[in-house]
Amino acid sequence: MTASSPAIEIGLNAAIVAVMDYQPMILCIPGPEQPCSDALPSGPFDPPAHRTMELGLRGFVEEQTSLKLGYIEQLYTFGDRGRHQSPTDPLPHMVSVGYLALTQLQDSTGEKFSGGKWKNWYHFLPWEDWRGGRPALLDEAILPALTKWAEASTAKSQQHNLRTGALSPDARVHMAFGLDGAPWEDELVLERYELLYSARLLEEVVSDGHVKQTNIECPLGVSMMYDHRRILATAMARLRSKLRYRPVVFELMASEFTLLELQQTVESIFGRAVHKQNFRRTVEKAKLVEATGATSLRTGGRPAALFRFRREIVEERPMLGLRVGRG
Amino acid sequence: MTASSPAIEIGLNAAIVAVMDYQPMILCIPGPEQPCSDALPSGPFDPPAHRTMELGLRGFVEEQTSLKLGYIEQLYTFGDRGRHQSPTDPLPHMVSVGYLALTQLQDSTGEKFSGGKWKNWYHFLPWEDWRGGRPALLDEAILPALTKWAEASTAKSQQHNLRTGALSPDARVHMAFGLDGAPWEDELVLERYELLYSARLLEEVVSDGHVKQTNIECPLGVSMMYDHRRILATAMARLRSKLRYRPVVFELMASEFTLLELQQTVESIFGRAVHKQNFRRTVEKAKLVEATGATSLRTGGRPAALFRFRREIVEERPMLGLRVGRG
DNA sequence: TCAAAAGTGTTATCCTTACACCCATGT
DNA sequence: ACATGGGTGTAAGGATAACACTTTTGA
Repeated sequence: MTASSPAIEIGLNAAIVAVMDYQPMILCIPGPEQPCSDALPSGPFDPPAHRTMELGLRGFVEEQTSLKLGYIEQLYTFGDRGRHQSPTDPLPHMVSVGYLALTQLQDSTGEKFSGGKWKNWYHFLPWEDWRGGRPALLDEAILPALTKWAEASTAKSQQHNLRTGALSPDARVHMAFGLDGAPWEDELVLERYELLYSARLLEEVVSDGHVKQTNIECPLGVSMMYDHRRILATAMARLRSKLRYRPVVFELMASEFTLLELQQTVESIFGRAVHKQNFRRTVEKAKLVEATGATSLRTGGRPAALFRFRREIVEERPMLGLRVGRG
Repeated sequence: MTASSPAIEIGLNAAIVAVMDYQPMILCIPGPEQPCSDALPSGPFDPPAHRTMELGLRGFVEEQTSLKLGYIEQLYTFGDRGRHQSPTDPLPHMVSVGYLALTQLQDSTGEKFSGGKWKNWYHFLPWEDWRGGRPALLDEAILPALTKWAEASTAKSQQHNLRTGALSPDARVHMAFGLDGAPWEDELVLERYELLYSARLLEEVVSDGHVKQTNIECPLGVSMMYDHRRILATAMARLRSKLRYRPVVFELMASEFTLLELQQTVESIFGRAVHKQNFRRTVEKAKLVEATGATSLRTGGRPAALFRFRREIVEERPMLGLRVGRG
């Protein structure tokens, strides 16, 4: 039916998220050729052996990390993984399919359940964590360099963007980084990453183990193998947006939890503080949880009532999430 | 780095949407082997020739339909297109990447701009159109057969679903079709399609041109080639959900339009009526549009003020959509 | 006794929803 | 005159955001 195609390999990549000590953690394995760099668990899609891509992913994640995945969701398929390869690279073309997986870790004993290491995802994208206020990195390093690039880049391609509907680099920076009164939107993780990448402000490890030079001195976050940091950015964006309309936080929680634990988990994902009373009221009024009757002394202070997720809510109101307020 | 992989082809498929006479239309081309069946414009991803998958898609859509695409968005990658193939099928494994594209047609002269035919998307998924009230098809044909299947199917696999967190078929039907007081969620297009497919209530045209037998007499909507109806369902779901938080309707509108035209376009996408006054107020208060000063007599009745999209809003508030109210 | 965290109460404001009614054009 | 659609006003109810305050534990 179609002409003969070149050899294409499909790589499946998993951004596996768990929350430990109120930090969103991502499971990393050592990069294949460069031990100092992190990579996401990944492997090739092998159609005869794997009935679907998701089953293939589950398979080798269990192999590589001895971790059993629950919730899995496909993120995006990147056809230009080669953008990180050097032009002379003779490898077959690789298409990356990214997945988001959520899991709970019983205690802080996560290490022994996995063949990899759990790392705070804000190590890789530090400008996304606003829990301690606006990150200084933004005004000190990112925005000066980025706006300079955007202005130059916009000036160069001015006539092209007039009728295509595409935004200029300048406008995209304004939108993604909340300049000039526009709000900081926590869901625009990928847009911010892509802008920083386009501006060559990120160092990414290419396939032969070399590091691409960047335009600024201090590196912006820790880099990952291939396009894995881009997949991580996609995963963060998707998870932040999904929490707003589907009750998926509970995939990250133990079966019983206090409301503060739930709140801090949500805060860690969104990278910003939420209002305590309003959060509690929203959660309870939406009937997302029910009290178990027991209390917990884990957190210090007055004992907190323990709650569990009401799974029935998914049938009753599938599109119900955690209103967190966007601006 | 990895073991040798089998031959995989990547098929790029476009669900190209335009609105004509207040009907959401999808661009179809004749199926390759079976002229009576519709297919989406599609072609293989050819890495050396196409720098990215999106560029590849734009390329052969222009070839096949002589249509220039504006807004494009990747939807999902299906690894099991082969689920429609007969087991003895010797074709290489095909992975389908689905795309959503939005375009405007100047008048109703759309035919001559394209090499295909525009068809109302509710021809393929008729139970999704609630503009004329609840579709009779639901209670007459779909729900009796589907609930019967779900109950039987749930009974069979009862113990399996207890701790996996996955919903039972019965619960999934309740959620997706709004049973027992749960609301009908217009975004769950894909879930509904998948349930109908699992229950074998849909006929789909397999690769050799044969039609799979279904369990009921009257067919549920018109089928498409391969997994193209699944891609269409994905496109509908994504578009409905995206309209709620991004101003993408305007990709479907002419440069100037009346508020009623905008409203009817939105209604056609969501498949349901919206409240006139509240819609207008929302749109104007959000500053999504600005009056041009001119008026239109197109619609009959009192002349309507013409508006245009305020593109600046994307920079100011990127996450702003059309509150349409879910239940 | 103090710090830390749980939990309650109240208020002002905004947004949603709904209803009623008037205006300008073509037939 | 009347049908059709355009456009305005207003009031009720609910959701949201913000504030102050009390309660119960461990140290």
